[in-house]
Amino acid sequence: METRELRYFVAVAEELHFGRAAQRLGIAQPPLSRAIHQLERRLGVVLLDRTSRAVSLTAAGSVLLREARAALDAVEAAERRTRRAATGHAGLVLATKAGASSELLAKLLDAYAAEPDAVAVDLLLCGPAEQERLLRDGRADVALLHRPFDSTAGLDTEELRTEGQVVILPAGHPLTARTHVRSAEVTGLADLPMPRWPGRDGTYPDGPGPEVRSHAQLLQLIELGRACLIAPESSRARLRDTLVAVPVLDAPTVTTVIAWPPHSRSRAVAGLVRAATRL
Amino acid sequence: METRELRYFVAVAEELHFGRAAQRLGIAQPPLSRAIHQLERRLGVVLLDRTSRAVSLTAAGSVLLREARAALDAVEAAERRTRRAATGHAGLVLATKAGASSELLAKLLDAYAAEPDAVAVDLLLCGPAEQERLLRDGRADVALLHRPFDSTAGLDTEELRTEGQVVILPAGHPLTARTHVRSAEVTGLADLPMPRWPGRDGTYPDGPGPEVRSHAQLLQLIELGRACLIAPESSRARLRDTLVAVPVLDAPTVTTVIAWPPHSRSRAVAGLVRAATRL
DNA sequence: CAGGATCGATACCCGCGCGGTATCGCTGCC
DNA sequence: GGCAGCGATACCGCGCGGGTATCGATCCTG
Repeated sequence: METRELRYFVAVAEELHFGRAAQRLGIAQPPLSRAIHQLERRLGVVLLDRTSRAVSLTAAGSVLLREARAALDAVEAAERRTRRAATGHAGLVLATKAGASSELLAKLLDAYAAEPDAVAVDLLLCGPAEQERLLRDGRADVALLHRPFDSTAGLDTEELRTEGQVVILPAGHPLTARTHVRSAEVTGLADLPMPRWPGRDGTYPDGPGPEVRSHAQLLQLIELGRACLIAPESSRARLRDTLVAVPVLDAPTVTTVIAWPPHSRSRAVAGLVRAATRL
Repeated sequence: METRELRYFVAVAEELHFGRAAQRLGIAQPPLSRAIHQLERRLGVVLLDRTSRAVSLTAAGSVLLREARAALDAVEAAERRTRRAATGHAGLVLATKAGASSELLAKLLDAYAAEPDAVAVDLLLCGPAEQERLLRDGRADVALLHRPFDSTAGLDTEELRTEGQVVILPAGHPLTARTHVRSAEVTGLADLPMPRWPGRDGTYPDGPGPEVRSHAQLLQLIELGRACLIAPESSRARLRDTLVAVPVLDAPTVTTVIAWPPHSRSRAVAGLVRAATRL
């Protein structure tokens, strides 16, 4: 199978529409139809059920969609990492969620910078659940993840810290008088619904909470008394006095891990991980 | 980058010889030269240093070799898993080292077979250090590995059992009178050298021990007093009375893990892992 | 030191396959 | 029933991948 065929299939499988997929790929529709047919013929497998009105994935097609995405990521990663290796750009790219673990991150960067063979570390701030993809497609060399929110499947990891969670409320809210709360007391608040983040496709799930795109936006919403947030307790450090954090007893413990793609033989990654584990 | 280009590059990078690589690929040498040049031009990266007498990898070339292998494995896995998904062959393929963990394996298969939604499990016996590749390129769905010998990088795992190691000696050998030994006493034996296994390329490392290809062959060599073996203590169960096992106190502990490729959403794999963890 | 052997690069040609346009055939809808 | 939407099919042209022949550089050999 050629990557061209995989790219074509992924486009059709995602659009479920040959015309739109062809447009997205920048080719005409007939060659796309033919390419998919050829792919099916070569595999000996029907990937799509098509009537003249609708296209849908078969079970085998769903499998190929998932696998093809992974394979294309791997090819992309090969390209990117080769280019980076060539330009002699020895620097590391560290992916981290925007506005998370800043003091841990600072300590890590300081500790690593003190190592004898340290190289430059570029930071790549990204949205939630995006880091795994950055590592897999080669845009990042190493990332800070937070279990159980981020999946670490297929990555090598080292645990850095575990902590409880707090709920962040606007100052003056009745619950701020409490020394601790339970998660059910918070998620059910009608006056302070949990905000909704966009999914990978950019759309928002249904629900009562406000739609947010950034951390700053979210904090402002909390100050305005329109939302609340459950977050790791280390986020207290960055709170202004208009916001109050109250421990949530039964919220899942958050583990911050440093993660990197398997088989990454890079000395630089190894050094950064070593610095991290010594924190 | 197309997989064709990656295959071509891997062939050249492995052979370090355009002629042989072309032969291996079943094409003539000139198109291969051209393809590699094109790849370098498109990447904007020099991958190979070539004089008219010798070919060698640049730093970027080594990176691409490693990454390209991973990417090609992923493409191959996509193809295989899609084919398997299509034939409705719901069975699982379990990879395990030939002649290892047989009683654990038997218990696992029994426990899984008792599950309500169990599917057929095919066994794929393979040589040491081969399982990871089988999982990554889609020939196997799940494997039994032994840490620290097998690398679990890039795989999801669940620990099943930890055990010490024993040295397997021919009956009558002086050391068989001991209740335990230290590893230095065994690895230094001039009369019973450790056997040598072939590497991934089929060649044997240098050393004093006999060359072996199979477990049966090895056991016979031990019976004949020509070799000894350090193995997990569970291998005692299969020994004939011509062989004696003596615990090795300072040998590393062996952990048997069940491993599967990340993102494997298969219900069957999940069921097998669940059965394994309940053992 | 000359001649040959080896090996990658280059030149040139051919044919397949990818992509394009035009059109068909089916289906659901007003 | 006519129309609109959409995938499949037919057909064409050209670019590119692959082939052979040959060059040019380098090392070995007598």
